[in-house]
This record gives sequence, C-alpha cells and structure tokens, in this order.
Amino acid sequence: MTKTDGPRYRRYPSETRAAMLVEAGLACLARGGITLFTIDNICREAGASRGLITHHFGSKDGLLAAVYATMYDRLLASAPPQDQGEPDLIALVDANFAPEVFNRDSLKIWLALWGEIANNDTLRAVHRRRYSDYRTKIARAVELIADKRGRKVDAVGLAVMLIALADGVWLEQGIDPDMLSRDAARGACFDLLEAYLGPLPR
Amino acid sequence: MTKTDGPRYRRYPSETRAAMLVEAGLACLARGGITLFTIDNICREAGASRGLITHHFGSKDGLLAAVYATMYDRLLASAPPQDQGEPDLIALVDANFAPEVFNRDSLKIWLALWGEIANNDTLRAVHRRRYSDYRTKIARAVELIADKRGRKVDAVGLAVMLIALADGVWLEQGIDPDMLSRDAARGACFDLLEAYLGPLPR
DNA sequence: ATCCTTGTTGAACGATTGTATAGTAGCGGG
DNA sequence: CCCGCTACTATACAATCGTTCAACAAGGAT
Repeated sequence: MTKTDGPRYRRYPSETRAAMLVEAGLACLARGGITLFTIDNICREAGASRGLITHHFGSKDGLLAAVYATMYDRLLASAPPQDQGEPDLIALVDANFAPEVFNRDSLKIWLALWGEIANNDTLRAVHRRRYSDYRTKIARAVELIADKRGRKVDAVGLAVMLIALADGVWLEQGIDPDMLSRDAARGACFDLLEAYLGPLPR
Repeated sequence: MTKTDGPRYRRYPSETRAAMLVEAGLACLARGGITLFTIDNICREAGASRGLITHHFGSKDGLLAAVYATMYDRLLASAPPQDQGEPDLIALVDANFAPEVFNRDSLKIWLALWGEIANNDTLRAVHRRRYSDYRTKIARAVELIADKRGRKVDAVGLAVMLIALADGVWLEQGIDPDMLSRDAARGACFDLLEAYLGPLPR
C-alpha cells in the first residue's frame, strides 16, 4: 500500500457539481449530438460516476433541460435591455454572432437541442419560457424604434422573423461550416430589419 | 389448425420494399425524432422483420441517407426550372410552403435530420450534393432577375440567405406550431428577396 | 476526536440497441 | 409440377441504454 492515500474522490457543493455535469453534457452534445448524450458519456466526461446525474437532476431529461436553459441564458447574457431602441436591437442581433456564441460547438449543440424540443415535453416547457422572454425583448426594441420613426410595424411578427433568420443562418453554419461568413449572416439580419424600420446604425 | 393458411408474408420487389422502409423511417422520425429511429421501431412500423433494413440498405445509416434524399427530392419536385426568372424564384419559395411540405410531420423530420447531418458523414455527403443543386437553382433565378433589372447582387449569397430564412421559419414552426402563420413566413421570404431585387409579382 | 449530513460510488437490473447469420418460403420461369 | 433465386424471417449476440439502490466516505460541525 502506498502511504499517500489521498481522498478517493472529491465532494463538491451541489450546485458546483451540477454545473460540471451541465458542462459535460454540453461537451457531449457538441461532439456527437443527441446520440452521444448518454449517462455513461456524460459522467465519464465529467469525471464522475453514473449515479450522479440522477442524484442532481432526477433524470437524464432533467439534465437536458438544464443544458438547454444554460445555452439560452448565455445567449441573452450579453444583451441587457436599456430601453433605448436602436442600441438594444443592435445588441440583440450582435448577441447572435458573438464569437463566444456563433461557433461550431455551440451550433452543433443548438441543432441537437432543437431536434429534441419538438418531442420532449420537459424541454419544450423550458423553451417556451425563454423564447417568450427573448421575443419580447426584441419586440420591445422594434416597437420603440417604430414609434420614434412614426412607422407602423407588427413588432412581435418582425421579432419572430428575425429570430427565424438568425436561427436559419445558425443552422446553415452548423450543417456546413464554410457556407457563409459571420459578416454576411449578420448583414442579412439587418437587411431584414431595415426593410421594415429604415436604416439602422449598425 | 385453420384451413385458410395464406402465405405467411408477402414478397415485394426490392425497390418497393425499400420505399416502404423509407416511409416507415419517415413516420418514426415524425413521431419522435432521431431517438425513435431504431431498427425495431422502423421494421414494426413497416410490418417487416428486423433483418430487412440491413438487407436492403446495408445498415441503419444507409436507410437514414435514403430518408434524407427522399425529403429533399420531395421538396424540389414541385419547382422544375424554366429559366424565366421571376416565375422560377416564386415557385422555389412557394415550394417551401406548400401544405404537402410545410406541415408538422415534415418539419419534425427535418429537425431530426438536421441534428444528424452535423455528426453523420454519410448523411452530410448526401446533403452536400442536394443542397448544392438547390442553391444553384435559386441563384440562377436570382441572377436572371438581377440582370434583367440591371441590379448588382451576390446571387449565391442571397440564395444562401433565402434558404436560411426558409429553414429558420421551418424551425420555428417545428418547435412551436402556432408561432407564425404560413402566410407570414412566406411573406418574410419575399421581403428579404425584394430588399435586393425590387418588387416581385408574388 | 467523534458524529452526521449528504455528496458520491459502483454494481445490478431488465430493456433495448445494431448487426450477423442460418434457415425458411414466396413466387415466377422452366 | 417442381426448381431455383432471393426476399424474407427469426434467433442469437455482445454492447449499451437509463434507472435503482445499498453502502461508502468526505468534510464541516460539535
């Protein structure tokens, strides 16, 4: 026996370990999509044993929901609303194309999650809430600008279209990385907005 | 023993049975995404035994590739090119929103497939070819219109953006069915096009 | 130094995964 | 009528799936 018998494992505060498992889950999704999002893979990635996911999240679905929430929160973190119209809208668009978010790993994760939302009730519930917040933020900025300029636009509808276009270019990027550049993608989003709102100080 | 001992199973021509398995695969994807795309589910759906997929497609991936090809072919079937510019472009946009294509089942299938393309080499190979054809068709129509009107546009870039927007609204529809109407989605596609090409006789 | 809380392990469970393969049988051509 | 091609069935296979659970131990509190 070696005399240096350190602790056989380390205990973390519950929330710390939960965050580690979420991170491991993200890594698995990025590597191979929902197929590789398995208890074994995730726990191996996190350096933990198989029981931990159930212990901290109740089930695999619980972890998946936490993973989804994490992705959404990261997306929105960089665009705090200031109720000033143009700057808010530009920040919201740019949030989609920040290098931290618009990269291959993130895109593969989103693709994997989208494929599940349509089938997984737990996940869809998380989605509904976050998406609603997101859309409202955009719609409010659009509304402010439209009012200021005396234009009449369907703010919520335009918000949905903007999200759709952003998701669409993400999708293209995720499927085939060198299909379009970040600048072109960002530009298209502004083109769509300006068709309704007039020039924006991008 | 009953005296009416019909044949225990029916033999089909190879291509007929292959088509049946593709159809069953589509049904599974529509019902529960890639998670339900399993040998057992598909063969049960098709009313066949487990060996058949390997026999006709070599492997599960082979069937998945055939499924993907089928979806793409159906999308493009309704828009044969006539090299007349406007009518072609309109037909290509409308192809995305035909009831036969723009419905919940199809959208869930696309969602599931997209999640796999990024990770599955076989599938990505099929995608590259079909997507390239699709994009070229659109770009050619855009080019024709731009030339006719003396406008200068990046036809291929605009084609990619149009596909992205169409995919984006599909995505929204697939995730949350009552988020936007077919007309609004179709309208947004034309808005994007007209921002570059001027008015179109939609 | 001992107790206690609780984060953690790891084995066991039955169900299901994709594939390989040996044998069966439908059905058209002779 | 029978033969032969091959579509087809059905079992076996090892690997992996998600979950359960009893026992363990880390580390702060007393």
